[in-house]
Amino acid sequence: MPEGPELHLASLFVNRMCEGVVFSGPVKKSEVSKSPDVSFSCEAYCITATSRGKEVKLTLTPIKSDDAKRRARPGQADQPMDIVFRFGMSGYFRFTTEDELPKHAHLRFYTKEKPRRVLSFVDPRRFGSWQPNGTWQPDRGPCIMFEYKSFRENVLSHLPDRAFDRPICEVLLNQKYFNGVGNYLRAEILYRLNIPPFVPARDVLEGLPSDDLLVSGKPLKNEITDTKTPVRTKKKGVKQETSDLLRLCHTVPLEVVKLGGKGYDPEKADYSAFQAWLQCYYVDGMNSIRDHNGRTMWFKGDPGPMAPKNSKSPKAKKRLKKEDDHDYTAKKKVAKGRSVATRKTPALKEEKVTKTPKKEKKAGPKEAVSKRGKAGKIQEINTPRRGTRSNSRRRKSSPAKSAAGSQT
DNA sequence: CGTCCACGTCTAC
DNA sequence: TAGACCTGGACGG
Repeated sequence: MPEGPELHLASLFVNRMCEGVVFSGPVKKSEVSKSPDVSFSCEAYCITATSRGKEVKLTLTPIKSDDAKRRARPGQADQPMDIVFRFGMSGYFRFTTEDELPKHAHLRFYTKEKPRRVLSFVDPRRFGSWQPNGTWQPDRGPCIMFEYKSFRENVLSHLPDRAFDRPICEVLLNQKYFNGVGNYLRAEILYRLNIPPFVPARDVLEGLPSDDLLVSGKPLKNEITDTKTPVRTKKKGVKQETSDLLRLCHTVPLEVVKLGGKGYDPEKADYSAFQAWLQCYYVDGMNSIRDHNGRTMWFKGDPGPMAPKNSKSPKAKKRLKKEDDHDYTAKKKVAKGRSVATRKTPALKEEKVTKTPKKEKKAGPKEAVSKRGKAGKIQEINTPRRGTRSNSRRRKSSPAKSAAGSQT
């Protein structure tokens, strides 16, 4: 769940659930967490949240009472404390009763009332982290959703940076410039403009105006919202004044915030809405290959000139999946089924690269014990394959629907 | 039961 | 440019 939209929804969730709620006592950390202890304890305090890109900041504010000011006891906070969170791959907040504490609740804030309730930072994989007395990470750029103007200027004023030598799909994950974009957003954003993912980033960014009028108000013509003109765009040399890449880095995530899944609350999250929203990521029929950092890039059509020449699309076999988790809005993927080509790559699959001299490296001997990092490689270039009835299975909840078709 | 995969950083060779 | 860091769900056998 955690890309910019989910982090923002998490902050809205905290503000909504904790409004008017009084917390008390120490902040508790789980035994297994390696993040810092939060030495904050107070008889009465409230909690508010804000987000910026892929970070959420909680502010614990002591509630002053005549009693408290009178004798400031040691160990009792009287000053506010900020805690900045990063969610890793699986972080989220929950607000439950004490006896319904979720598994993997690594940082907990208890309410003052009797049957206590608990605001928890839950993170099964523990890739997330927090910093007491923290500030927004200095190397991260402006938020793509709520600091659009400076985000845009930051990118366009640094195009000479070698970082932009890389393929656009990889640069989109660089948080120094695209704070809030994650793996599903980069796929959805590039798909909307039909930009091949492995094209040099600078090539697609240079020439864009540093000032987007959208900021000042009226959205000009937006491809999707335009009711009259069909989506064409491609074809015809009509350059058309549709949204450019940087604007989509702002508007696409805001669409997810708008879906908001019922304002959050993992319990009743409605994934089908998010799934129906996805047009490319994990959608059956789309192509996927691993980028230079081993992350799966989903796209349609041509991968572009800088596509990794050897690596391929991840494991042909298991695609499917389900949709997993909770998430504030919703998340996950899997769209409707359709097996595209049907051809499933017969042999191949498991074996490794037949030749490929250089690399063999480990593996050779005993093989890699447990973890095996990268997996097999297989060569062969992109192009689908995996299809196989993807969704065919998808048991579990969600059957359905998916809704109304349409999409797109 | 074992393998593969996951919405993300970090840091070490 | 590779691992490391983790848990758990979907699948395959």
